[in-house]
Amino acid sequence: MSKMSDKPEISNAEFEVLDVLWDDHPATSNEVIARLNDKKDWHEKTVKTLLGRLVNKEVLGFEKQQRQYLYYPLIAKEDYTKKETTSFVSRLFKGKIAPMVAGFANQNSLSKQDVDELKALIKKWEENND
Amino acid sequence: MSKMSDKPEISNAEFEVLDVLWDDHPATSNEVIARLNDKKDWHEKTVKTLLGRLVNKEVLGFEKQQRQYLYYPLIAKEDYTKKETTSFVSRLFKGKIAPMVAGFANQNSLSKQDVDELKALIKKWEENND
DNA sequence: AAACATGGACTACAAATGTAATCAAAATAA
DNA sequence: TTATTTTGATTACATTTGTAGTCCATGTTT
Repeated sequence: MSKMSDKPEISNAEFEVLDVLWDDHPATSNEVIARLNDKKDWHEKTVKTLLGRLVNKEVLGFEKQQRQYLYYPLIAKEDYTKKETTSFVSRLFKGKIAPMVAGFANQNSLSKQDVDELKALIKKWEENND
Repeated sequence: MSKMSDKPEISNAEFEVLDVLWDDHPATSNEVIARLNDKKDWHEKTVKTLLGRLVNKEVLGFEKQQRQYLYYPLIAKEDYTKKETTSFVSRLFKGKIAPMVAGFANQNSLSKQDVDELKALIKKWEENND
């Protein structure tokens, strides 16, 4: 009886670390620390703690490279974002995507490119559901 | 020097409580507890703690009704969802809405109504940006 | 009036989180 | 080889969160 699918539950700080690894991996802790330095003002030790926690949560894996580790994500960003999006939309918008887009558009400005991309999506949908 | 805009930071459990008040308010703690009973299996005391925390965070206000309080939201759901959406999209999708919709559509199924609503949004956008 | 019930305030407490510091083993420098 | 540095592992600690329990003042029942 494996415990199957122990929902990771990634914290905000952990997410930042995971995100730089999604950008490019594998990477040593120092590479991660260096890349995070641009956006975050975190102590080296803090980043290492977060790396360790992510390994514990089985969100990251690693290979030993001599004495250092080369970390890499165990879950795909696509999968993660899809799940998060679904739960976000269901919590805040009763699962309806349009109101969420409406709210977003109303708060930010939609670029022509955004609109074009949305139209392309719709077109594709309509082709599949004629 | 007022500390201006102390980002509320509403937890998940707190959100559930706030949400029933957005649905209908003002309401006494007992009404909130009763309405939450449908979805959540929380002890009365738990809900009261959450109400108190939300008052502390200045997310809820109240008026004394004899000995009970009548709680009501101090922030609009619209405002909250817009902010959350913006930050969600920027964290997970570099601020681009289309990829988020694409991921959603790919994970869930878009209904004809969803698509119609999206088309309406786009039409409106195009009218304003001919 | 006396006893009891009720509602918010305060207290409790473990787990998660943000944010590091310390320790020990291994690699490197002197 | 011995001292020093580096790296992950372990430990630390305040705050937030989930989840209630206890206290006290006020309202209600007998």
